[in-house]
Amino acid sequence: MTDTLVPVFAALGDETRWSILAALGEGDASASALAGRLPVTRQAIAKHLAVLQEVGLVEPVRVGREVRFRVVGATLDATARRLEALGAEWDARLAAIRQIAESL
Amino acid sequence: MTDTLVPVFAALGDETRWSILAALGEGDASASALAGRLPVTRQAIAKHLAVLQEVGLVEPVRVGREVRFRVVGATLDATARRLEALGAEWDARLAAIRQIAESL
DNA sequence: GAGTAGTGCAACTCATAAGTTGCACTTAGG
DNA sequence: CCTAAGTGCAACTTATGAGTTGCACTACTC
Repeated sequence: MTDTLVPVFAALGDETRWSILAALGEGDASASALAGRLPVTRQAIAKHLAVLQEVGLVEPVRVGREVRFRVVGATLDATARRLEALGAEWDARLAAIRQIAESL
Repeated sequence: MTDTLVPVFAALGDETRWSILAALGEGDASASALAGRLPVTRQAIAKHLAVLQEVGLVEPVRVGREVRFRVVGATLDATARRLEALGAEWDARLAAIRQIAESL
């Protein structure tokens, strides 16, 4: 479960990829279109899109001869929920530890 | 707001740091103590702890001559909530875009 | 007060990721 | 058909991060 979670965080740990996600938030776009808005090359964007696609944060859609990408909101939601669950689990564990520590 | 979020994700995008967090979940520990449980050097762990501390996921506590670290569950919670909020915002935006697209 | 456990700092290697340039391939459109 | 827009692949440079070794410093402890 967690082994698929870490790469998602790694993907979200890059400013440029957030820029791409933000740009895609205003509508699906191709790598070439994104290259017009962002201060990086098309190929750099293509690599980032590959990374984002790998972890399921983005999805390719062929439209004619171009490949547009759309944000998969569900992946973001799922990641948030799993992180929240982990946080709750941690809180419980930490609370238990503190209780043990106090009883000493 | 978001500018402090990305480094947190970058910090969470490393397996070794998750190992450290998991180990710290069983009780506060020093870098030397962690080095006994994990297959990496104390200095490597110290660096990871510095990164985790930088983003507020971990907190140092001096106990005599050693420095123990404890997990800050609140940071994990806050990160989850912010990610969830972003996901919701995104869903709304994507829904709006789809509605516009359908009306064409 | 001497020894030792624990920490901190610095320099180094090594791997990987980000970004670039260049070229080949494909496919819509006049 | 033939041009051009869009994409894909490959090689390269560069920067950064993970990990190591070595040594110096601090502060408990006996």
